[in-house]
Amino acid sequence: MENSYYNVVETLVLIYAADAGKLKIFLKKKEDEPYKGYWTLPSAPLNNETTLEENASLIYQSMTGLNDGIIYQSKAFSNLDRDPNARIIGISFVAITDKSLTDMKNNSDSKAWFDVNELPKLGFDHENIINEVSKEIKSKIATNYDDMLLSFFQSDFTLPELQLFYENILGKTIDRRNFHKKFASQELVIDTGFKTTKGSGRPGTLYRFNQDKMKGKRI
Amino acid sequence: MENSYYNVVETLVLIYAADAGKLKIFLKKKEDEPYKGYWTLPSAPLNNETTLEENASLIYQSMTGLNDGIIYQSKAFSNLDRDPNARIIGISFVAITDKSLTDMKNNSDSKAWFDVNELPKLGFDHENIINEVSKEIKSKIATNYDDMLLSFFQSDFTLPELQLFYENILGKTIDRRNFHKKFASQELVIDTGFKTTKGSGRPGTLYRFNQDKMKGKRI
DNA sequence: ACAAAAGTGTTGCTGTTACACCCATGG
DNA sequence: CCATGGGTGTAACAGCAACACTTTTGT
Repeated sequence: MENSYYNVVETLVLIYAADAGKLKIFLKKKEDEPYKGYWTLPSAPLNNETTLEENASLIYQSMTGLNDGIIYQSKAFSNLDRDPNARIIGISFVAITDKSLTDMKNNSDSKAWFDVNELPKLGFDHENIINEVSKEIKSKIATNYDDMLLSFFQSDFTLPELQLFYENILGKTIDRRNFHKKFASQELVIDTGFKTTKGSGRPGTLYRFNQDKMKGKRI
Repeated sequence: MENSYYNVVETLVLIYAADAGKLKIFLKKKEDEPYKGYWTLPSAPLNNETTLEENASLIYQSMTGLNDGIIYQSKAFSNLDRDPNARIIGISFVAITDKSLTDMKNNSDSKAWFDVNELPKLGFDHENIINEVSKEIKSKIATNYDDMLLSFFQSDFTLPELQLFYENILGKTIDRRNFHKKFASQELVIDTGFKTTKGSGRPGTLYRFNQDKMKGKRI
């Protein structure tokens, strides 16, 4: 610490999922000071013998119990006052999963999913990090099919569900017929033959993505 | 250094410019061991009292003598063997400028621009870094008008020049009439009234970008 | 006059938008 | 039978791709 060229680096993982059309993020409640009782992003300091990617994967797995889900690097945050006690450089990673796959049994009071538009009280600069990275994610979803959609929708889904997700991301309503046309006529989705059962109203057709056709497609 | 949670962090700056349709990057020759005589990216270690962005700006300014040029963060590299002597985390930044604006007078033998497709012998993992970040840049250019084009083409340019740049990025030829139509008919470029003088063949019309119309446009 | 490079229009195709009614289920 | 939500077609329009000849300059 005497040598000013040694820095503490932490990995932060932003775990996202789509839920009922909303973009949600996984947070944990901090149980010690500073920021006790505030919500924070899952994170861990980086030691000299681990890569950032390895560290991020470990965090992701310990939080969700999953191995899947794309993980990619996002921004680094290096403001001097990120942490009240020390200068810590934060490097953020994005993991995208399907909320229904995560093991929510160990979802005690100290772990939960939040709508990115309705965040709780957050510690450190995590609100800022979430907002910056979420903006980036939304922009990616809005401009590319990408691998991301495949990670968000690993379970079967209905087109209205998918449409709702897009409407939230884009901040505007979409015509149902045109939306259907885009996905169904281009064969980007495959009819599973099943229907939703729950809820009032006519049941929706369950689809899954046609992965081959999705590759490299732009919206 | 005893404490394994202290890391050395360096900022690397990838300075790009368009030159005769090619995507070029600015490199410097290393004058001491290790990798003496190899080319490397401009870089500097990060101390405890500087942000990554500040560090990147300082490097950019000291290399080009410019204040302008967009600088944004790109990937972090954390493989354990990046540097033969120590574990150093590298965080890369992209700066885009107009080659004709940089002060090439101090472009001694130890500083030069290279075509990203014809890189010299590079030290450390810098070839890998350049390839990864260049791929990202190319993809951004291919999909968005973005601020990037404005930074690449700050001086007046002809449409054939711009077209050549796109052809190199996209790796395919583009029809001249269609290219002209896209930019001229949408008023994305403004005729300056001047013509190129040099070279054989008919002189080209010099344009500049219509910044208002470019905002948020997709290609 | 010839070589080199730039300028310019039309047509068909493809994707996008706008728009309204009927159908299947639960209560 | 009513409320809720899902499914479906057509027509106008805009953007994109394919296509070749003429003009301006330097040598």
